[in-house]
Amino acid sequence: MSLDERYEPSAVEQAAQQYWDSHNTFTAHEDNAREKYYCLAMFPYPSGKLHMGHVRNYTITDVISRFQRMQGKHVLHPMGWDAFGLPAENAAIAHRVSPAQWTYSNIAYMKQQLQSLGLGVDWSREIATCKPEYYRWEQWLFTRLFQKGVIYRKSGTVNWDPVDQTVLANEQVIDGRGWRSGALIEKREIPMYYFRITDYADELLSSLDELPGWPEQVKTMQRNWIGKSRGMEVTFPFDADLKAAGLGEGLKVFTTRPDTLMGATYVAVAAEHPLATHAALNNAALTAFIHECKSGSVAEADIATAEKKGMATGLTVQHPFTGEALPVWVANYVLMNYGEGAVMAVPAHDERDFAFAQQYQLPIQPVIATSAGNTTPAPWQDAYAEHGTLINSGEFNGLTFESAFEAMEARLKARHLGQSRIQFRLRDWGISRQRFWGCPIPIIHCDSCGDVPVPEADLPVVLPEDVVPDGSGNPLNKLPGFFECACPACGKPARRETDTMDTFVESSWYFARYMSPQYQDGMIDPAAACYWQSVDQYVGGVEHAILHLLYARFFHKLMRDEGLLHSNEPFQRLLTQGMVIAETYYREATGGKKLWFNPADVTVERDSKGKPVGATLNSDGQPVIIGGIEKMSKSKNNGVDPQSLIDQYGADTARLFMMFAAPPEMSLEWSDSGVEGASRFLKRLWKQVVDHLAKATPAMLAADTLDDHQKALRRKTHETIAKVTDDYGRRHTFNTAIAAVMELSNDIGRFNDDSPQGLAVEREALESAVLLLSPIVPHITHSLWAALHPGTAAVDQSWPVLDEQALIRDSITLAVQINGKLRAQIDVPADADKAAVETLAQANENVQRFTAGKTLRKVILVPGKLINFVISD
RNA sequence: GCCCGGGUGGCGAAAUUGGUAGACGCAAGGGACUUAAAAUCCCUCGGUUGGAAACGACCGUACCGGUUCGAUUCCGGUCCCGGGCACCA
Repeated sequence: MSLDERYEPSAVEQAAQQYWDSHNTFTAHEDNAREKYYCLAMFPYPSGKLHMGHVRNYTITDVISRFQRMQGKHVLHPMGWDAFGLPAENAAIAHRVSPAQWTYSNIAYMKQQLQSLGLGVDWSREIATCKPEYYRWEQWLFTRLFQKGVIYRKSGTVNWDPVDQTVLANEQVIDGRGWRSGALIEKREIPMYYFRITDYADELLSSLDELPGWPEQVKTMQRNWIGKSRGMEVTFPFDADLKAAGLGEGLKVFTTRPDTLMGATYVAVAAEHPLATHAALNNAALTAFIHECKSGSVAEADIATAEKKGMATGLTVQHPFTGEALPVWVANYVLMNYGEGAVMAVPAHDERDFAFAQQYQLPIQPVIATSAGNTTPAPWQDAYAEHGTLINSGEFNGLTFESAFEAMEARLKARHLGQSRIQFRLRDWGISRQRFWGCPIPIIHCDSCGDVPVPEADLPVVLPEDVVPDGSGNPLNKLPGFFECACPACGKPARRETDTMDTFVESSWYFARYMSPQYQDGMIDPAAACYWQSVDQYVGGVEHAILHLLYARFFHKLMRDEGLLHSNEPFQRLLTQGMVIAETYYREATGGKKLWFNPADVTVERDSKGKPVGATLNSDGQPVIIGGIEKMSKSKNNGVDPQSLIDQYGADTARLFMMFAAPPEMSLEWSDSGVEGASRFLKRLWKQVVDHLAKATPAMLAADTLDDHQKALRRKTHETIAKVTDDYGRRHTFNTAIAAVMELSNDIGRFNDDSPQGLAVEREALESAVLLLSPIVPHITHSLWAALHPGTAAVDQSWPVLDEQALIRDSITLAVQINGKLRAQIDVPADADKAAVETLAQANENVQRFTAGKTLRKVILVPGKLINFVISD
């Protein structure tokens, strides 16, 4: 195939994509004869159009997939759609179109966009989670887990919008108000279904150690999230009147610091705690305070940053050892669904209790000798929370944390007032959503039989696709055709559950469905599960480091325990891609609502140093407010559309630029400049191949006949192969791989040797450059390779092989330091020993100047790098 | 508030295990080619400073301190920015 003089991306890209399509290049089959490699990108939510984060994510997995393919692996690289979710309902409300229609048309558009990127994806395995073929297996698994007791029902707290009469997501609560109604949000208790993820807490924690291919950072976040701690359950006995009121024997709390028990000066309970409810019966002020605590969102960040408030109940409980009466307070920082919904407060040794005690003049009793002293004066110091020797604790004085723990436990046990316990921060996973566009929960409520799972033969429970939500509650509640049914157990009229599942459920097992996406007889084809096992490399945004990855790990274990999968962990290696972030711009509309403007529609004014001083909207020239840099998102309207980039420069330039701009794990602040450079490089490479082909036919390369100049280029070629192979395979730093090939290309450009061996060396360098770049820019390299080797395809080539012989050098350049400061550079023979290097270095004029009249203390030689003379006066 | 990251030229970044800070690219300036422009090619490009030049000196990786012959890298502290916090995905 001959090469056009000019590089025309659109023609080149079309030709390459047609070749791959017509050869089914990326279709994956189970093939036990070959080693498999399952490479997976976190699948996209079909929000409307591709954003830069998608381009980054799928280019990374494509580069890894193509690299592994050239290494001889049998690669699975699938793609699909995380298709249920809130934005579809919002679009439905805004545009009066059904969520299904909106979602399917987005999928169609985005699929065509993804295909224009030239991804080596097996599209025959495409899935969409909103299709009954997919979610029927989710419902099937749900019914099995429900029967097994892994799923159960209890009450949970949600954000309630009293005006729209609807449950709101945390995202829809802004400054404590509903985003549409503006109404003050209330917390409300409703029944929900829960997965017993806490039953797997220990394994989710311990098997993190089996994942050396995961970033330490992510494992740390997961460990902290699961939050295993050993502590003490302590009961503070009630007085007779409380016992008489039927509230039990005492107030149960959990503490990780039982050694400070003698310093407890009050106890605090959540607003929803039965003791608070009891105390409020004849106390209007307390009733009002409890009501106030129930306003605002349920988000932990809101609760934790809210002003700490409390009110005394007038009740007391007894200290378990001293019998002292401790006041009971209601506090907004105590959470009902955390531990026992009550805490013992030790202001001397807990920062939050300390602040609370200061605010309400509660006593502070130090009971630990800390490095900050034996008192706890304001302001708070971190040292107050240290472990130390017990003081002011009667019989426990002098004990350490560990011995106090044991002594306290023995004494509590003897009085039946407590015992040690392992506590997890992790809570069971509530999956009920009062929303339409999600997978229906396959449960039927029968007055006689209770909660009955839908029998397998009646699955799937199909979500109607022609419904348009209006923003007031779940439309399924208004569809008798959906919820009216007969009890599968007794046949009496019953009501179908109308809540749908958290969309995290679909994304917790899609990686397994890709193994056999069309399989009709079960969730996964056993043969496929056997071959593909688990994902070798998973790639996705770091924002999913906790929730999605934890839920997927949990589901993998659930499915393993159902006999569906045969490994312990779903993702062997994990690459967390940094976010693509961009500046945000907004104006405040009446009522404080923010209107966000896209960076493409805004002009930024800068001062002489390049710092932004203001910004105006292009359409009206009026100023907008610069809102700070944030992750590209629909809600902040700061996404940059990659389509214009692809249209203008082609997919290869877009891919190259994305990979070159930063290493994958780093967040990438978007800027338009730099794209030009990527495009320029591809044009230059194209021209180098054109020019090379116009010259005479190269001779067979005879490596041992080369002159120094030829040897140097050949060495550069093989140094580049070594570097790029390591960058792709181990480091995943595609930016430095590209830089290395650019250096090689620069050397080729400077190499001017049209002798037969010169051309042979140049040919090897060019072929290597083309293959090394092919995972990143597969289209242009497809054309270039076809021109260099007519009748063959770059995608089917094996990875370039390193020739160690080509790397050998005769002499090397060493840095010469004096007291660690660079003073000279010398060339030494590659095989010179330390003494020879020292002699050569000391002969250097600069070295003599700096060492004259000084005493040489030490010589440090780092072979191949530097020699350092340590001197003194 | 809590947990996890990040901060290096005008800009994106590199320096992989403690060993030559700024590779590679963008922008900018100068030059060649051109009637001109675009494109392309060549040169300069962290700061201060000495020198006619060749070539040097000092400072410099957010800030303060420490360990080391040597620190962008390790340790302690501070500031700023980003992500997550269980109903955005």
